Amino acid sequence: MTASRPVALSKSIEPAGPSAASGMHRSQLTGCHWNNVKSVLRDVRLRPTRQRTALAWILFGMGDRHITAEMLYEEATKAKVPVSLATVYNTLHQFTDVGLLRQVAVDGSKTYFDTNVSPHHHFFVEGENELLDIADTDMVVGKTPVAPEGYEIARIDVVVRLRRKPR
Amino acid sequence: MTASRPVALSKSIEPAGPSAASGMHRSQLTGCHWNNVKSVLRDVRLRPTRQRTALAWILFGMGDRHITAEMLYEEATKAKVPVSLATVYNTLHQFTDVGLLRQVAVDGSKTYFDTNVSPHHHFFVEGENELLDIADTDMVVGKTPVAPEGYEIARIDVVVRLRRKPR
DNA sequence: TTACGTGCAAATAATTTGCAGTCCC
DNA sequence: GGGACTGCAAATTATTTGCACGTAA
Repeated sequence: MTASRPVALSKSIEPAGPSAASGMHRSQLTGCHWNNVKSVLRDVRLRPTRQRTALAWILFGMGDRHITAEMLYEEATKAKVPVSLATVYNTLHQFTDVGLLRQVAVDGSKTYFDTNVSPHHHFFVEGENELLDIADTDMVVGKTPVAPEGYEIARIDVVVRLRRKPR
Repeated sequence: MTASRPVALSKSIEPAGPSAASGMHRSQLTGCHWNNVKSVLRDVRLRPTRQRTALAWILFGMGDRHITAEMLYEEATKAKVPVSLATVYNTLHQFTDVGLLRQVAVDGSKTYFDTNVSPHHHFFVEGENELLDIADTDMVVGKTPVAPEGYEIARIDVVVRLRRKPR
């Protein structure tokens, strides 16, 4: 369930996250619940603080997501999680450093973070700033180039730019 | 002759461009010389002003290039072409709009412009902020995904991220 | 307690914009 | 001459940083 139609992901998500840092309901988790969030954080050596835990919950609590710092900040705020934008940025980078997130480079000025860290590519809807996963079975890179002397390939990113069909 | 080894392109280029807007020497042009620059500009309905012509000369006067606004501004300045950074940005976007340039999305915060507008992909050297062309014969996208309902594929961009090989 | 986290505000960085003055056709 | 083009400075947008205070272990 990676590829889908271009819907505003951010809007389709009701911030049913944790109310503050204690409300431990579990609506539509992807297999991990509240306590797991904390243990995951401990596993990567990040202290499970109130905001970190809450942000992790929002990020990983419901399927794959593509999110910007600003979006995450708004969601956290709506979910009544007190957190500052600076902390959101810090947290996103910390999560990226430990491999929980992946930074996606599209062309906009904004940086997107993808909760799906397994190899896959993206659709990008121009104008709408909408990112969508492409199922890896739908996109196959046939021939890959040889890395220049002294370098090795770290990753291959494919962005399929979409445009709204005329008429 | 698109793919090559990671060399600092910007450094390997001696700003042998036009001294002011009159010096019409032609060192290593790619087929078009000073007068052609002007007619190309006219073709795309852009008035061949001093700075526009000079910037076009720098951009297209010597093979394929990957350049940022800042880089172009510095080159122009070094080449004694009086131009402001704002004008460089404007010009780059105007050129992109008429199809003379292509904007390349890598991950950095900076925007790169590619003078090679034909379909091809890129190597991106992390850390060095170095962009390199990949010959289209070296990179083949096997299977392309179907665009979601109501959308069509505008372009497919592939970025092969390189990392300096350890040891 | 005590180092690690967090919030806030100020600092950067890249890019855009408003507007008065300049230059091509 | 007149509208397109430029330059400069100020405004925006996205992100980072410095530092006093808060909090998990």
